[in-house]
Amino acid sequence: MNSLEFLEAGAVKAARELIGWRLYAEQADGSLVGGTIIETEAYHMDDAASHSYKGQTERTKVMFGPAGYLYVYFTYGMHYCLNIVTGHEGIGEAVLIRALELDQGVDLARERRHRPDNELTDGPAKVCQALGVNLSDYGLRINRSRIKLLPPTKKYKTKATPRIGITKDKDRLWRFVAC
DNA sequence: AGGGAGATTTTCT
DNA sequence: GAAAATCTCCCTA
Repeated sequence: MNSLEFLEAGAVKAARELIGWRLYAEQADGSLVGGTIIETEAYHMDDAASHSYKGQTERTKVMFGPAGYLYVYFTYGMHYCLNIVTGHEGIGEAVLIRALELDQGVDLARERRHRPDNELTDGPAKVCQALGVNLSDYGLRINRSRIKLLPPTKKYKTKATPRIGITKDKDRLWRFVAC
């Protein structure tokens, strides 16, 4: 816990605060791939767009646990997305990591993505592909596993907007981007 | 540069 | 059986 205590304040607050934090995935060879979080979205059990809305299931159970764990899900038949669980035990909530600014492991990210540098980590499934995150990372505890989260090195301004790719509860301004 | 369709399979109804 | 917290390709301007 310690420096990650701010995650307990809830998904919306945490989503805004997470802008500027640095997320890294340690690779099999010990190297890191990752960078600064520049786009997030909040999801909460009171919100119809959230996977936790209809109660706890096998897939979403980690969202209902304590903050600081990883919720990874598979979607659209081919993509993984990575979330950081927030709030307290019994409350289903998490923050989706939508985009990073890479500063470590760029070469490996290029090999995995086969795309121009500006398209390596500019979407939630792209982040997972670049960092090598998949269902085997489900439920990992941040900073006690291969997934690392480090504090910002400078202050970031954020802007709130509607979330992307959802059909329910579209009006909430729960997407945060660095600006 | 931007929009639309297709890919593909897990999850829950 | 339908929808899905997406991405990429291909098309038109």
